[in-house]
Amino acid sequence: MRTTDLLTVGEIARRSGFAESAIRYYEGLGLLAADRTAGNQRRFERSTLRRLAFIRAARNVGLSLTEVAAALSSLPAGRTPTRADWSRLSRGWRHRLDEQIEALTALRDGLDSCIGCGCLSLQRCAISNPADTARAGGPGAAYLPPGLRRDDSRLASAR
Amino acid sequence: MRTTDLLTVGEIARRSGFAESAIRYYEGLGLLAADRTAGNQRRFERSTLRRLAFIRAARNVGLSLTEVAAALSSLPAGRTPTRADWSRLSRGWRHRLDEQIEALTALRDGLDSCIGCGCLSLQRCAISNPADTARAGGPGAAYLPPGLRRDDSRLASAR
DNA sequence: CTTGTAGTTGAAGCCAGCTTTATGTCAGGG
DNA sequence: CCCTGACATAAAGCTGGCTTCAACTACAAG
Repeated sequence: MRTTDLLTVGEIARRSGFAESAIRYYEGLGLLAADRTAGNQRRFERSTLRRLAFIRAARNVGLSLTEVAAALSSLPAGRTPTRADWSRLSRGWRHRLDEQIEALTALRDGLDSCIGCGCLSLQRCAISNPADTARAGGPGAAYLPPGLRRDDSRLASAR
Repeated sequence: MRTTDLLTVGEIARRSGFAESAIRYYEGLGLLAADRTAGNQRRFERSTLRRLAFIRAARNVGLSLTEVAAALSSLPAGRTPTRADWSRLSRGWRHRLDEQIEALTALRDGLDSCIGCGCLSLQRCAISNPADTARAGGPGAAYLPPGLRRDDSRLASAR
């Protein structure tokens, strides 16, 4: 019945490499759960560290915190997640990374074909207009995956 | 001596696909140059369209506006840039894309080796701690290129 | 009990890259 | 001359992901 295996926010921060402010921010978002002491201080379970490792990994792969939250909410309630649980969550990342790599490769190959000519035509160039739709209407096809896109629907929706 | 080959901000926006507000913003940043009419309205040269195509291409490759500005400032002053000029500017992008692809590929391969075990160890996992430096001190090596990085020096500098 | 370190909160700030808004001016057709 | 639509500006807002600040409280060591 030791309560000492609960970790303070400072310890969690130190061991996970996240800043304390980030830990508190994540708890506010519901990504982490914390007990409170009588004096209202956070106490985290040890498993929080693995959760944070998942969060960092997901962020490295390019997931937003919203996506991370969705993924975490699919973990089984009531019991500590197993390796198999974490493994299942990260399985989909492979596809995501494949897409990102494919998109970048296509962009690079387009660049190769463009470099000699210096055209950068708004209508024809594969680099300045990757989807090859001269913005005839609508946002056009997505060439880069979300997160790598610089010319995405947020911008196009401006009109 | 036609002044009609100067374009209004609306025409530039329509032909380039950028929003008017973006065009004005870019001019404010010095990325674009514009003459002014007696009534203070912007008038752009036709070559501005190519400049905007360059900007879009650069953004697609992942350059920040600051980098774009630096690139554009290396164009010859006083004459309209040639195809060779544009070509020269975009030549370095190849390397940049190669690096991004390499980083993502390494991340994916690390993921493959992790998926079975679900470890996500903060110390050992290639995905949650790509540089394999357990944050022993300093920001650690950059595994992802800037712009793809989620765990970069901006965050690390917080401590 | 005192002191120092670590914790608490809400609100505000920061970054990039624009967009939106408010208010006012210009230009051209009728 | 008037109306309309395109243009002008400055300032504020937005998104995401935090960090920083100010003012205050908790807890453990001595």
